Amino acid sequence: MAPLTPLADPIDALLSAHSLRRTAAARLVLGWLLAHPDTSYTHAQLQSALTGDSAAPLDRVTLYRLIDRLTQVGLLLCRVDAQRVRRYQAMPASVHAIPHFECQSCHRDSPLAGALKASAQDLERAGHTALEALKALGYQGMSLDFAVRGVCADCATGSAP
Amino acid sequence: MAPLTPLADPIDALLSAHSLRRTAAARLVLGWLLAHPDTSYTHAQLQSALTGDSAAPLDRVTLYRLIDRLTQVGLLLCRVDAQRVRRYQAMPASVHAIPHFECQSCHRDSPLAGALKASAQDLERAGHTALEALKALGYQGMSLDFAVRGVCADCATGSAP
DNA sequence: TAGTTTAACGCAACATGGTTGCATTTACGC
DNA sequence: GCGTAAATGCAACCATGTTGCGTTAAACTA
Repeated sequence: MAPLTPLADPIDALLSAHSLRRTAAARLVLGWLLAHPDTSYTHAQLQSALTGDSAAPLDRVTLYRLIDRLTQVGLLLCRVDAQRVRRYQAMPASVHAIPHFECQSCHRDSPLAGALKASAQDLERAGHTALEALKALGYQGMSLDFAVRGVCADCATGSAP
Repeated sequence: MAPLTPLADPIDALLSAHSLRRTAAARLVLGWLLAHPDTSYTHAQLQSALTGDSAAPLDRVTLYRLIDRLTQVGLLLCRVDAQRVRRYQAMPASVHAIPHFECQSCHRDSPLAGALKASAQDLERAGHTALEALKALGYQGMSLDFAVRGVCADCATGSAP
């Protein structure tokens, strides 16, 4: 049966919740990034990934402006990697406020879990203490970034180049 | 009295200790950055700062290659800021292995001290535990980055734009 | 100290990632 | 359906950084 409202699609819902028009490009990009939530992609990666299976080639500048918009409303997280290129990722619920690992090869990131969970919790606690103390000193607009960066075991063994 | 050896100058000593030639440009750049150890500078900032008081204008490309060399031998630390531009800084003894604050306005950074020292030490301990655990899992080439980023009290109040 | 070697320099041209201006199209509210 | 503002697509532009190559000058050797 046909959906009663166009917002039945969660992606469309997100777009209009942020006052963005539900265009083909927006659905495509946001859909792709939401389907790959743990990895960040560059503009170039997105363009080739999305034009690969689509007939409409998706203009360079349009894509730039689209990801800008999505980032501005908070749907995407934007970061700059060591090669000075911006990487975009569906905004994670919390991964980036808490200690996490970032693979410099596959650009996947993951919270410190398992045996590392205990130290991660320690980190989080200590981090927030520090942050509050700085706020009290007049510091502004702060964000915590606790990352362990390196090459994950998969990439290191070549099982996932 | 004249120095017995040209290496009497600590900057010259550093340069030749790393097999770099003691040229005017190298002395100038390394000297400047060593004199401002807590702040990072972009290529553009370095060029204007250094050509301001010098007669020799210091070629753009030469400066790029020089800071590359200095970074490669470990005399400088290089980072990419939120605007995607590289920032260079005299290699700190430890600041970047330990929890620190980075001001996004003046680009000065400082270890968490004073009232924050206790949480900083907790952070450091927890971070190293996590790092060791990941190493044991096959992760490679890792570095810890625990930074609180924001605008420092000086910049926030406009007393040091 | 002169001669030799090679790192460092300086210029021009190029590359990449990203931005701006503007005319055209299209999603959305009525 | 209709008007309007948002989004698109194209061309030109900009900033940061890189490459190639001939020239200069540190640093080593005799």
